Amino acid sequence: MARRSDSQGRLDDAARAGWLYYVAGRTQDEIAAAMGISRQSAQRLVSLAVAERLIKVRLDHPISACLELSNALRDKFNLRYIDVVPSDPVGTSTTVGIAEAAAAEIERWLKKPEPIVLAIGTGRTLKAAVDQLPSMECPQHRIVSLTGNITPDGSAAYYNVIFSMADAIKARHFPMPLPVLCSSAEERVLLHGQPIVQSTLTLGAAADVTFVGIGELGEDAPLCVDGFLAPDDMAALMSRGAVGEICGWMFDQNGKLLADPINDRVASVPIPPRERGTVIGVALGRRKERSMAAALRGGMINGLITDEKTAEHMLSA
Amino acid sequence: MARRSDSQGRLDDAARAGWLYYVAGRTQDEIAAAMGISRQSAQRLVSLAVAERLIKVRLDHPISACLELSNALRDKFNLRYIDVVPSDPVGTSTTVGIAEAAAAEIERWLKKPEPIVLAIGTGRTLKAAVDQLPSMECPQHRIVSLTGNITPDGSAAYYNVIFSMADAIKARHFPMPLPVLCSSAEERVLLHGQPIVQSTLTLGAAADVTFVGIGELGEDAPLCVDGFLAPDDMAALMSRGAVGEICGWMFDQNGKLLADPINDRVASVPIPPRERGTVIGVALGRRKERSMAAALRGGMINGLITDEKTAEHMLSA
DNA sequence: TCATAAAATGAGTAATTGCCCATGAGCAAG
DNA sequence: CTTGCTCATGGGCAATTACTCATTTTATGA
Repeated sequence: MARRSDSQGRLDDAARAGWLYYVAGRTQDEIAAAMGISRQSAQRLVSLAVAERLIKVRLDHPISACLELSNALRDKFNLRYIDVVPSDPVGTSTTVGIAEAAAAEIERWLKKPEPIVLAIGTGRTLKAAVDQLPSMECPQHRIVSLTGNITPDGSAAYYNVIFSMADAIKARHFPMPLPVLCSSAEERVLLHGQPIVQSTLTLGAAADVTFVGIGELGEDAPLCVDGFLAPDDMAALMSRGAVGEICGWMFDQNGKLLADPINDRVASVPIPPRERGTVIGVALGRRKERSMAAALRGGMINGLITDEKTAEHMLSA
Repeated sequence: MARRSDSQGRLDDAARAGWLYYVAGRTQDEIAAAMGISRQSAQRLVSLAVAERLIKVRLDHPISACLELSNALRDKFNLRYIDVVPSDPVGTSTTVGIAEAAAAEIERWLKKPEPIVLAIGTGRTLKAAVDQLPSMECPQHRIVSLTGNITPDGSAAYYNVIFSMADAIKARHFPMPLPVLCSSAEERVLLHGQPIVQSTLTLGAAADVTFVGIGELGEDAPLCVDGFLAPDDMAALMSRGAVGEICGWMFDQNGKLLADPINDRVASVPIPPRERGTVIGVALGRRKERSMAAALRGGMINGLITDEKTAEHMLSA
């Protein structure tokens, strides 16, 4: 088949090889013969196709164990949406599975013909999810970021979900050019008064569906690791009853927003109302169980994507 | 996880195994250990998941559609070679894409160490293709032109593919110093009796691979534009059932050579036999669709390089 | 309870794939 | 022109996967 010398052509070849391998079911030997390259090169192209995420695999079957957990969780927490994926037995990497599941659900929403507002938070899990999204043309939708992407040092190095998403999804997108935490309540008032931020706030309140990560608290929590909160402040916050956060909004063990000065400094868009829209939490893992259970209990989220193991803990909690 | 003996449970296990294999990327050994079964059983479950189409693989790349079209066309018309390149979205039928693809395929043949005979027709598309060829030293091969390059007024202004090719490719080349059409069948006999033409005819019949354009008929067809055929003659020819031409050889809508006096006047080398060699048509565009479909249907060509849009029409034709 | 057929199993083996490494082409800097 | 660097290539080999076949297990009905 046609070979082109530039790197674009290499990706094309990778796509061809990947297609022949995974979709057409050819062996790498056959692919090599068909493309006029060595078997090793064919293998490299197939690897490249996987590495470049050209090949998307998904499982289309409700595994009964997961299904049972799903139903139980839906009833217990009155959820609008629930997806439980099988646990990785080894379970070292934290986003395997739910990233694909979250991507599939995001895609399902984006495929709707009628215009929607999709809000999204940040975090490693959501980043992994949007990286799974295929290219789509969705001019009818609007995508809004709930959380700022500016770190305390002024850079934009946080998990930059909205921009990664914009790479794949052709839709109007509204970033949040603020830090996660302001220095004071007064500063927040000032920042939120900016016209650009105003429109994002308005849009966020009208979100039809929202995808958020669920953050745990502690010294190795994302908020500390990424420098938004000093370890001392974190400890103090936890002693005042905070157990988790969603987009920076701190909540207690009952899943209620913490009545604490820190929440007056959170620059994020308020979590969209659950009465009208679906707010889907995407998280898994032992460390997040406590905050996830609280968020579910208090109705901070009314949708959940998690794995089997975590789902079991949510049920027994 | 516990194994279930009913077939539903078996499918569940298959789904689980398939998920672990394709999504989580674990080996079948690991899956076997995790599920408490033998590795053979794990392999069977993975196979089952694929066979039952529980695992959906998708290629997220523009050329995926091209590959599907390629396979469908290959099956439908029993092709030895097929390459479908992405359509130029703006594209009002240029040679963008297929010229490069044709050049790449020509190059692939020329890179073979064992001697081959490569035959080539003429036309704007092929001209664009050979212009893409890099310099190569191929003393082992022979290149033969199937079609004359002399216009009715005696000049050599037609798309001069063989000489352009000879500029780039160092190989023995055999031009066809005749017009496309003779004035009569008797003249053809006379011209074909010349020793130089004889050797070209012999070589053409032995071509291993052939690249030809596919010409449409009509007032603005190349044959008219370049003055080989008067508009009146063209109209008469079409009324007698001609729908297209390859190297001047007229064929009907079934892709069979037209039983018509004009084909006795065609000075070109007969199209090399398809039983032994590969005859690749290189063409695209709405105006050529009818003649392309006929040529494919009748087996005048057993290879095709075209674009996505045209390929779709070939399938639905 | 037993006979029978169908399905599942695991050993063995062939085929396929993944990966390391030496090699050489291509290319930029000196 | 030489040197040094990068990177694609293909050989070789180990790991992994697919398949075959004899045997065992399971389901079913009399």
